[in-house]
Amino acid sequence: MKEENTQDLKETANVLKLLGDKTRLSMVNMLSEQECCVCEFVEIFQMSQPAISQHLRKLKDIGIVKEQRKGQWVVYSLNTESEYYLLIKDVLNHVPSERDKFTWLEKNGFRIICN
Amino acid sequence: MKEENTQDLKETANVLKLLGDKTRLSMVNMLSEQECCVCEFVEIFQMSQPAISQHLRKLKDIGIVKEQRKGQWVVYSLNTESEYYLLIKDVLNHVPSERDKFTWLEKNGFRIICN
DNA sequence: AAAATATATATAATTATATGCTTATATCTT
DNA sequence: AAGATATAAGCATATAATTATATATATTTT
Repeated sequence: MKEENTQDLKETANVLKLLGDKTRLSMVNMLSEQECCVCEFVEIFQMSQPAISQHLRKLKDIGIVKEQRKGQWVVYSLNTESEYYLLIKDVLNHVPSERDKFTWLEKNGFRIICN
Repeated sequence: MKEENTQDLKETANVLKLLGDKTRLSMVNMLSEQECCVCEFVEIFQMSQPAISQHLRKLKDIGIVKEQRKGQWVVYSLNTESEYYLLIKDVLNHVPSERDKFTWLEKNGFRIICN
């Protein structure tokens, strides 16, 4: 039945509020394709590193993404265990793919460093 | 393919920002069940009439809901023609039904006036 | 190996703007 | 004139960004 994957309304509103920022929505959309580290987001969004960190922190605090340190880098990925994962996947179905951002990173030599 | 129902990312973020408020998310959720007039929302959300009006205006401005005057009342409903309708339906699938709010309205005599 | 330096990320403080609500007032219909 | 709704103005809080600083890991130098 419908109720099965249902979440508390207030919490869902909070998730939607987080996704309701074009930078964060894009981050989550990218992470649904591939992991990504902070410095890569900085290049993509042309935004200060602290701004990126703060967006990621909000997404992490609510459990949407998780982080993993790899040497001096911190790699973020979608948390598929999140109670909001299904909601997020449904939302992302309505947003165009951003795979091209990763090819742009590679072309400009911003991707290599993280492997 | 996936891209068919895809929307511009920035616009989608705006829609999600609007849905990212518990009052508006609840309004849209209710409207997905039944039409509703302003005065009914006022009773449900225990909030001033202008506050309700302002929330509805935001939803109307972006085309998510539409209004229809019925005498001195203004009845709001989901705009099924909206380019965001499918997104909204998908989101609402993750939120519990609020049918009980309508039965509450009826029990307390707030529903009759609008028919 | 220890100390110094560089790189990546996080946090804190600050600021400008956006948001949501209230009260007051205007508009529209009966 | 009364009732329902909309708009305007004002205020308090939230949000997103910046700059400055702290922390953590990696690399270099001695």
